[in-house]
Amino acid sequence: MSEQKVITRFAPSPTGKFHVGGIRSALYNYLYARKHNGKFILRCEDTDPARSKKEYEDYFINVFKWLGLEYDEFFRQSERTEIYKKYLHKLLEEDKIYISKEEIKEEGQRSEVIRFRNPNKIVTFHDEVLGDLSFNTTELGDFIIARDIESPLYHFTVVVDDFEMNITHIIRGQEHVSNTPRQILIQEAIGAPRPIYAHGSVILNEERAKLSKRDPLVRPSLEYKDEGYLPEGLLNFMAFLGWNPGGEKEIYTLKELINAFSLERMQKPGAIFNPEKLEWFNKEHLKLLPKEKQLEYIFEFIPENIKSLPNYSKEKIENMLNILIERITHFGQIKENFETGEYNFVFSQPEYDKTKLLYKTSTVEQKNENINKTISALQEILESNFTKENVKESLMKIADSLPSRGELLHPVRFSLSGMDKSPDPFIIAEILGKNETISRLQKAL
RNA sequence: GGCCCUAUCGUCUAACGGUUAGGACAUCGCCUUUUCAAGGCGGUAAUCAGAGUUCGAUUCUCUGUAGGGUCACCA
Repeated sequence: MSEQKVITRFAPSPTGKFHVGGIRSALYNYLYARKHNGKFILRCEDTDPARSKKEYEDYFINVFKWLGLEYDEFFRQSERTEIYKKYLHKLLEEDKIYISKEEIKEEGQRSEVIRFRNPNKIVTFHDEVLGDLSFNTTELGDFIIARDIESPLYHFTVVVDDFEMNITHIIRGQEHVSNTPRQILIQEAIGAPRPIYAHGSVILNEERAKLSKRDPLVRPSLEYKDEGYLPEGLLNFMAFLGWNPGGEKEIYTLKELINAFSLERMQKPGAIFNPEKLEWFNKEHLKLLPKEKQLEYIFEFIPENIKSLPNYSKEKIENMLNILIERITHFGQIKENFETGEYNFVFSQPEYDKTKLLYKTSTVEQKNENINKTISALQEILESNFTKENVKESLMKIADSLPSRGELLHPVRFSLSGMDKSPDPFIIAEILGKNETISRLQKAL
């Protein structure tokens, strides 16, 4: 007998901007489906007209687009009322559910709702990560499954849809374990097979409480896009929150994650969302990007006022690639770094305090002598060969003959950047080019 | 509070009865081509507690403790 085709789903409700915590469940379902050549379904759970908004649906669709998590089918529960109605009627006929007269306790309540006739039994089910679980459903009472025949509620629509869509595996957070028994009761009532459950760890904030939309720690997913995080970085980080492949490799591409993913290695204890580790994951992936791609991101984040500077050029930025990349963990920091003025020296001759040109105890004469030596050495280098390697080679020759390399290196660096802290003089020289470099050195004399 | 789940460095985790308890992030120190960054090397740091079972428990059992989840005419 051939294996049943794996079908997983992710079912967000469009009641707010989809926040990062939710990405993990989506990812696990996606990974599992892809790994088993199955199907991954995205289902919009918008049965609550009061809270559901189309803009939020668009929002999570954009998140999926950005992350590159492709889904094979898309459903909207608000368009499926006829299907739910059919099941509701059938269950009504079978007397498994009933219309119940209600006492109105709160505003907005209805005098009639549809309740599930609870068989009051012990429901036992197996969970791929938690093991065997057992619940007494008596305490649930005859829970409400629909407001009326046209307005089914969450537990009912989930079960009907999972059945109709032939969902084989339900991978979700442990906050859903207590929902599972009542969903199983409904499954049994409509004659649906039981899917395989895998309840992963809950994602926690720094206070060890479940991550909520209000946590400043996590933000709507697209903010990460706007801040220049990479899908690869975010996905890699999320995958490792509550799951790991074993072994010591940590940087995985999406393809590698698909390959490595397994339910057995999902974690039981809650996992704290650690933004610092996200930064690290993102940086690792950012380093892996091809140069062209890195530049594309960088150009996106360079502030407009920098781009309109007279001496701004794409070539300069291309030359700056290395120093730009090594100082960031996500591309949004490019913007910040330019805004602090850190790179102003690239575009114009810096103003600086002349006394800072002197290295420790050296005199003005020594400084001038060293700079003069530097200028003549640099003039030997052809403009087309003016690379950091060549500059370094020629400067180090002189620097090594001095009592301290700093005697030369410091004034050179400082005259080029005018800053206490900056990249090394060789790379700056390369970025500036031969003419500008020599001109700044002459100015320092 | 009822029901349920969980428990290894600060954090994410490895170990599926026998390891000097491993890795990564963070942190600290050192090195390098002055500074910054990056990089390299190294250090600090954990089995919640108490009983069992066993020749031997991080690992199995029980109890305690501590965390967490969930208890809607939301999803």
